Amino acid sequence: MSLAQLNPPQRAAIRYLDGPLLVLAGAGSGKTRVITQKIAYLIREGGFSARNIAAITFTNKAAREMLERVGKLLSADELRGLTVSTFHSLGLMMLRQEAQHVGYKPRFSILDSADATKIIADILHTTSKDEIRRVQGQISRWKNDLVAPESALTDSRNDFEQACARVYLSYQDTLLAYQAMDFDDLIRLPVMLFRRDAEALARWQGKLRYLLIDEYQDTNTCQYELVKLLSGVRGMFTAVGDDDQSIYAWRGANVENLAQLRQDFPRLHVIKLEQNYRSTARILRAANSVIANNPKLFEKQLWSEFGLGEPIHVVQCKDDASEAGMVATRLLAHKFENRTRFADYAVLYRGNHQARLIEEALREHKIPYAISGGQSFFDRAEIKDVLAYLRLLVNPDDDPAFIRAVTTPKRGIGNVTLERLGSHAGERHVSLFAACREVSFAERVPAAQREGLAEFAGFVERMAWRAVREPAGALLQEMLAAIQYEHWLYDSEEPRPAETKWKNVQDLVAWITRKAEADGKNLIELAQTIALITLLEGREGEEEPDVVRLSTLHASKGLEYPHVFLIGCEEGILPHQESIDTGMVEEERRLMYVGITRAQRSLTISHCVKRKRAGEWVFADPSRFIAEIGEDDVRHHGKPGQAPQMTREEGKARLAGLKSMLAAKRQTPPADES
DNA sequence: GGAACTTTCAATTAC
DNA sequence: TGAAAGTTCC
Repeated sequence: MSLAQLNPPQRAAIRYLDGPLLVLAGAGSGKTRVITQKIAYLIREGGFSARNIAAITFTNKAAREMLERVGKLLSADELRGLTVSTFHSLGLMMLRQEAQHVGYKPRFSILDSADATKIIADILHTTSKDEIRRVQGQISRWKNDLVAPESALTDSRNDFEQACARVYLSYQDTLLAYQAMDFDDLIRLPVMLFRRDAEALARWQGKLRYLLIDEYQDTNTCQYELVKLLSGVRGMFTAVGDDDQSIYAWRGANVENLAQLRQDFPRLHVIKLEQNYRSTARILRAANSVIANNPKLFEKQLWSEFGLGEPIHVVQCKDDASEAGMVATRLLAHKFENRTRFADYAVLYRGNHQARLIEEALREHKIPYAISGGQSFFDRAEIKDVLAYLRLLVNPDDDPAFIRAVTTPKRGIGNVTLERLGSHAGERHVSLFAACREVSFAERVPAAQREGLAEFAGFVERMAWRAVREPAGALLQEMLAAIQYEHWLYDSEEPRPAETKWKNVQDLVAWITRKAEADGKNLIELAQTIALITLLEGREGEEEPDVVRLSTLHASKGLEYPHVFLIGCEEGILPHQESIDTGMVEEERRLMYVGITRAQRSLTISHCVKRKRAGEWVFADPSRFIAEIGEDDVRHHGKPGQAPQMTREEGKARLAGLKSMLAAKRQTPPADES
């Protein structure tokens, strides 16, 4: 390995080991390269052992990519013991060993946000999605700011916070009773532990002697606190970040953490990476021009040695369906003219639901594609069903998993029995699983249900026993056969969805089998990490298939593509309406900036005059961000002469008329027929 | 208890 | 427009 191909600031960042280092790295300035090369440098020149180094990223995808790239620089021997993971996986790794010190048994569960939502809905006794969402958001914010439930209650400033704090208290009680943690806890609990237990802190400071933190601008208070605690007074870390790419404020990320580093570590050394190795000058100019509308935290000037390149294409479409068609046809034409591969293209959008129409259009034109970033695989009902069984094997006290597993497939246990079980469990302060083992409960239910529950409990116990002794893959297959899951799918579904569902389950089984063999882990150990995996990993060493990438803007951060379509650039979508209403347009602008800077050679931005939303036509103006790109750098397509203004105004008027008509109808008493 | 039917309501972004 | 929750009936 040589550092010769790197530019001077990159080299300096890699070699700097005298103390805390902040690398301000603009988009496409080679920051991943710096991190991976620095890991190699630490091991080969810095006298560090791989087991004492941790590189922390924000997504599993980024972690995987980083590990792969380090793998090309170092031998397997040199790599042994290296930690490359997300904050959450790192927290999980620590909690596995320290569980008893934070009040959990080693076999705790991890709840996904849907489970957490259900718990909060139960506590609130409400079905209003909006209310649940706001409360859940507030609790998460408190957790990320390291505010305990008790302090939240005493410090609450209004009725809403007061109410949330009460829910927070009850929510934490519930989690503890389930022996479950939510995602926020995976980082919060280690921090709380390290704050009060010097011995535990020393253990982990000794283990993780050098930290590298990617996407530092996206850390929240809690994550930063973990970094501070682990790096201690020595401050041996490299943080890499770009304030212009901070797009996670909504989940507690704090850009000020970048500036805060200077306060907390006076010895902090700062290096800027300003040369872009990714995009044409035109794309860079457009990006700089947009982001110039935001106030600056750190001054930096991104530049590139590449040529000007083609202008940014802006396409106006009449609606969202024709936008999808436009993407497909333009993509095909471009591919034909430039002899590119499908994998050279990406379609980026604000919200996951926007992928749907694109998918349809791509399928129609026989364009292969893959949706990345979506944890959608693990959101599927059939996958959650199987995972509920696995969670139950790990932790029988996991009530949400118990309820899902015991009712899927149907085995004669319905709401009435579950309610009785629930109230019994509540009285006795035990989990549902424990409750159905109690004689005093068995006396209260009919024989059929009693036997059904007993059989189920016995099944789970037998499987849990075998799970630590037998190969994971075969056992999982046997388990699915025992509950006749495939049969149940075909019984309760139309054949076609049942088939795809069963295929998904088989994909999961195949993945677990492969992972179990590769890492020498049993089913219990695998089940404990699976909640954190957002994407099924491809087989290692296998090359990327030639497909168009579909991704949300958030999930695209850190990635690059030769040709990018940025769709749905409309007021209300990008920037999102909620962000406009709450004055958070700057973060939306950074999101736009991230989108633009993903492109290497060409960028096509599209917006629709109207689009269908919840079955109704909605009209929208082009995003303000489009106007923020210099007019010299833009070429407009579509029908500019067709006076879209008229169409839109007409539409708006028609819509307004329709709405008032409907409103009038609703207010009229229905009885009046004469 | 559970399938089949009817009604309601909702779509930022992610570990 | 579609998924999820509520309701009815066997």
